[in-house]
This record gives sequence, structure tokens and C-alpha cells, in this order.
Amino acid sequence: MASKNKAGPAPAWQATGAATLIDVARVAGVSPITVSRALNQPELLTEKTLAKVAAAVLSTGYVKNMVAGALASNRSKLVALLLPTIANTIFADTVQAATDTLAASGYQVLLGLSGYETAREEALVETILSRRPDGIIITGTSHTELTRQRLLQARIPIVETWDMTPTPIDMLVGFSHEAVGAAMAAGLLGRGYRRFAILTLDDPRGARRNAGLVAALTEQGVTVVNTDTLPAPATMPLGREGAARLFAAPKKRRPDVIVCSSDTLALGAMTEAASRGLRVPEDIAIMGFGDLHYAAHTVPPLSTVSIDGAAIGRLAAQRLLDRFNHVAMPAAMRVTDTGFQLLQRGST
Amino acid sequence: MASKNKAGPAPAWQATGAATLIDVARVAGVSPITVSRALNQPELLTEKTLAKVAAAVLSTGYVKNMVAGALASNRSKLVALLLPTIANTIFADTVQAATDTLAASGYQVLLGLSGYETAREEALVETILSRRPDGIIITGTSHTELTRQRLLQARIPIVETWDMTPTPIDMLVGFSHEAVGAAMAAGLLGRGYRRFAILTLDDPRGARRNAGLVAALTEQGVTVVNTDTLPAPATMPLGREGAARLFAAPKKRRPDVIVCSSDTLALGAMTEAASRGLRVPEDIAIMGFGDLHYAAHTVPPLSTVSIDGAAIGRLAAQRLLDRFNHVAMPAAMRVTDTGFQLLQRGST
DNA sequence: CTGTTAGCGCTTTCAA
DNA sequence: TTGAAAGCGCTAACAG
Repeated sequence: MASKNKAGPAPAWQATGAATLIDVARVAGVSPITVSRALNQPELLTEKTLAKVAAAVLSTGYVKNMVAGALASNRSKLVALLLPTIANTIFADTVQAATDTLAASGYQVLLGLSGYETAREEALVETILSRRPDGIIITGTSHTELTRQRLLQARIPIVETWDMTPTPIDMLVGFSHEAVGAAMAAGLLGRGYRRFAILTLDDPRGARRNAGLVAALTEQGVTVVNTDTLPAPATMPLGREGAARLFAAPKKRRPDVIVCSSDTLALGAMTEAASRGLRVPEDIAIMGFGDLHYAAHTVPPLSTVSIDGAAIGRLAAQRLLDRFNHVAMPAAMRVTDTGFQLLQRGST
Repeated sequence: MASKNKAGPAPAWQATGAATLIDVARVAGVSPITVSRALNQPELLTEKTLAKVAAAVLSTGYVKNMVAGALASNRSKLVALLLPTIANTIFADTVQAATDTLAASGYQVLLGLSGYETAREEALVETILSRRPDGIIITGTSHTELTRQRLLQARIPIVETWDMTPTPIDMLVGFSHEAVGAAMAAGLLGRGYRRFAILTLDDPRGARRNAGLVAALTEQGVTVVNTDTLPAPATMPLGREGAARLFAAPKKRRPDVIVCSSDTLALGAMTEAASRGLRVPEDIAIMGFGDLHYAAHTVPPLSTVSIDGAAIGRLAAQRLLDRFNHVAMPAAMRVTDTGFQLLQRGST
């Protein structure tokens, strides 16, 4: 071994900036593969060897390079999380829970925000797949044919979320939006409302909730008197304007209840009602969706459908982890219905 | 070239599942590097060559492997985004804006949620750095010494956000929390309040806002009559309980205004006030922080400090992109104060 | 405008 | 329990 005294020149890794596994190996006096094992499967090595490596890691300031590791091992320890948007929405809890669950097992999250157009999702999926994630959590079940194909060809576990379908790509954690619509219909009909208006975003899942609502109403001989479809994203002013239009409609199209596709729109509608001196729910009832944390604290408290977003994130992540670890998964577990809760509060 | 007729066996890439650049090159009848160029620098190639490659990409179903690309080029096209949390918070807009801005330039976001403990941040930073991101956007300016060191050693552009300091690690986009506190003091003193209580989370930035508030009050000879520090995360029930304690305090510690470290806590405090028949702001004034989208729609509308989270995200991302593209950056631009707005609404 | 050569930093596979 | 050789899929650097 070359003498390495105080007078010697700075070692290579110090000059270059980034120490590699090889630098660590050299300093520790072992082979590179031993360093790799010390970091990834320490149980295979002697205490003594581990100590040598640990010291070398410290003295070199070595930081693992997972890019090289991923290429060599064909496992990236990366999970892609695809959502329409994260701003002002119900998905935040899902992201938090999924990230936490995955992090606990050493996986990191690659975030993809796809907007609400399937075309953008298509492009995003291609980019994301180029990172070779070990698994994917994707929002919704309606994707373009190309997206489905690519996802399938990637041959990695996929979890679709926040929706329900009999034909998932792979696994699924969510709930039925049609069922949500039907539950709203039942709850509101039960309270005596008969003149329904819908204030909705231009969003596929919202559309399916509306379809479920309309179907259940039709079954009872009740028809929707008015529908206003708004461009995403949901904002309160948007909800307020939409409600204003509904209130201004000719008398025979004026509702006694407004079903909104999100709490945010609903809160806007409540504001508009208040500004017109309309009492909620006596003059006009209002229902939201999402159970954002303020929903119970509006005046009157907002009726809404509560979704456990954190549970969805946690379960979706867990399904992936189980697959990674080759845990046996009965066919029934590939689809998990997390359900929802219809909360009738003061506004209906 | 070997004859490749209809009768021939399926090509290798079809058997293996994933086509590589080499497979594409073979099919296109060009060299691998030409395929690489066709994908990354098409302007260097002939229309004709591009067409051949495009056809081969299609027929092989090739999906770029950015893991290998990152290793070879030492550029990952990945930006790490580190936040305390994403659930129920003001950071959502920042994430959305940063992600959008970066995506437009072909960068993807690696999400890291660090919690509010610097120790967890430390571990997270190490993991994140092992992915060799091209840049980092990190929340806050108070990190452990080890974190700072590692960040510095990574020799990549760093943007700290949502805070202000004279000594950033590299670049900074944010605002001064001390200034926020001072502005709150000025605004509230101006409305005649003299008995201040603080309802705050155990969070470093909140603490600095409080410090700014207290300093400004002290200057005017006003002291804080009571402070209640709550464990993160902020929830409305937590705010409500905190407010209840403040209201139940002995008379001489009872406030005429409660300054909350977040809108969520403030909304809880308003609920507690209402439940006790206290009028806001006549009996008790309340101020929040964050300007969550419901703040203007509470009853009465919540006074708060508005932060443009989207601007922070967009600017932070832009600073990184400028660095990546070697855009000249005057020293002054390394620190950007995005400011804030004190909104006195009905609750004060 | 296109190709050749070499190698990024790690892990797999086999061998000792 | 440790090591040697080979190679993951791509791109930098240079050549033509």
C-alpha cells in the first residue's frame, strides 16, 4: 500500500468531489462488492469488516448512488404517484399517507401531476416510466388506451385509486362514484328535496357521481331541474357564480337543493345564498363532496361525502410493498373498496 | 443484413419485454448514438434518419431509460422538493407551481416530506441526495449543520423557500416571518387591541413570527398576556381546545385578540368563540396565517396573512432552471423576497 | 451528419 | 465470508 502520510496529496475522491464505492473500498482495504454488501446486506459480513467500511464511509463522506444501483440491479426503489392536481384538493392526505408508508420501507416518491386531461396523463406516464419506477399509484380508472398499454408493458405493479371498476389494470384501492351519487340521492330524497340542481366540475369522476345521482333520482321519478358544468379547478368564486346562475334561472328551473361536485364549490354556493338572504337549508339546501377539513365548520355545517384519503394512500402503498416483497395476494385483495360516508349536516 | 421475414422468430426485444436503445438502433439500421441523438438532440440529424429512428421506436415500443441516461451523463433531470408535510397545508400551491414549472422544461419532481423535525430532514436529505437530483428546493432555512454540509457537498443548485435569512445555503425565495409578526402587531395595535394571546404550533417559522410580533409589541409597551403552544399538525379541534384554555384563563390573562399561527387553528378558535356566545371581533378578535382558500368565507371573514405559495414555487423552480441553463444571475437575485399581505377582515 | 470507443458506479453471478 | 469479472443502458469525447 502506498504510504499515505500527512504530507501526501489529497486523495482523488476529495478532489473530484464525489466519492464512489471504489474510493470507499480502497480506504477500507476491501473490495467494492464488500462495501456494497456492507451497505445493503450487512448481515452477510463480519462485524469487523462492517466497522472498517463504516469508518471509510465516514472519512470519505460517501453518499450512495442509487442511480448506478438502480441501473445495475434493475430496481429503482422509486414509486410514481400520479394525480390530477395537488393544489387545494382532497388528494393531499393520500399523498401524505402514501409517501409515509413507502418511506418507511425505503421507497421514494416520484410525483406526477397530470391535470384533468387524459392526453396530458398519457405524456406524463411515458416520462414517468422512463425513470423505471418499481411501482405506480395512479388516480382514476379512465385512461387512454395507449396509457393502459404502456402501463401494462412496464410489467410493474400498478394501483389505481380514488375510483372503482370491475376491470382494473392491476390493483385498485378506491370507491364507487356511482354509489356516492346514489347515496346522495337517497339521503336528499329522504329529507324531502325534489328539485335538484347540479353544480359540477368538468371532471370524469364528478360526472360519474352525477350519473349515479341522476339514475337514482330517475328511479324515483324525480328529475334534475338544472345542471351547471364549470371548468376545473374548483374555486369558491366559481361556485358562487355557478350558484348565482342557478338562482337566477326561470322559476320552473329553480332548485330546492344544489348538489356540488366539491366542497369548495359548495362553500361558494353557500356564500352566494347568504348574499341573497336565502336561508340554508330552508330556502336552498346544499351538499358538497370531499369533506375538506373546514366542511364541519362552515355556517351552517356543510353536508358532504367523506372520503378517507389517507386510508387510500396507505393501502395503495401497502399493496405495492406487498408485491415488491412477493407477499401472496388473493385475487379479492387486488380490489379494495374503501367506501365513503354520507354526512348530512346543517346545510341539508 | 439477416433476412427478417414473416416466418422468423420474434425479435429479442419482444421476448425480453423491454427494448433498449441498441434494439432500436438495430431495427433502424443506425448506430446507438444516433438513436440517442434522435431522442435528445434531433436538430443534429437528417429528417431521413429521424424518420427511420422514429419508426423503429414505434415498432419496438421503446421507452427511454433515464436511469441509464442519468448515470452516463451525470444529469438526472430530477429536482427534489422537500417539505414538512403536504396534508392540509399551505404548501400545496407551492408544490403545484414548482412541479408545473419544472415539467415544462422536462424536469421531474422527487417528493420528500420531512415532518417538522430537523433530524428527520437530515435522514431524508441523505436519501434524496443518493438519487443525484440536479437541484433541490427545500422548505425553510434552519437545518442541522450536517444537512447544510451535505447539501453544500452535493454541489448542485439549492433553493431554500418559505423563509428569509441573510445567510442562505445558495438561493432563497421566501419572506420574513419576523416581518409578518411585526405587521400583525402594527395592524392589530392600530385597531386598538392591547391584550394579545398567541395560539401557536410548535414550528420554527411560527416561532419566528411570534418573536416578530412580541418584539413589535414590546416596543409599544404592550405585553402578551398568554401563549399556548400546540403540537403539530394543526387541526381545528386543536385550535378550538387551545382557544378554550385561553378563554378559561384567569381574568387578568384573558385576551382581546388571539393571534393564531395558522388559519386552521384560527378557525377552531372562532368555533370555540361562537360556542361560548362570544362575538368576533367585538368580544374577541382573531387572526390567522396562510390565507387558506376558505379564510375569506368564514363567518366573520378571517383576518390573516396571505402568502403567494404558487409564486414561491414558480420562482424557486425558475431559479433552478436558470442555473441549469447557466443563465447569468446577479448576486441580488439569489435572494427573492416574495413578501406577504396582511388582510384585516371581519374577524379583527 | 454519423460512428467508435470507453466508461458512468453499481450489482449480479460465479468462484474461492 | 469475501472477491473477480462482467455488464446494466446510456452518453461524452473524439474521429471521420
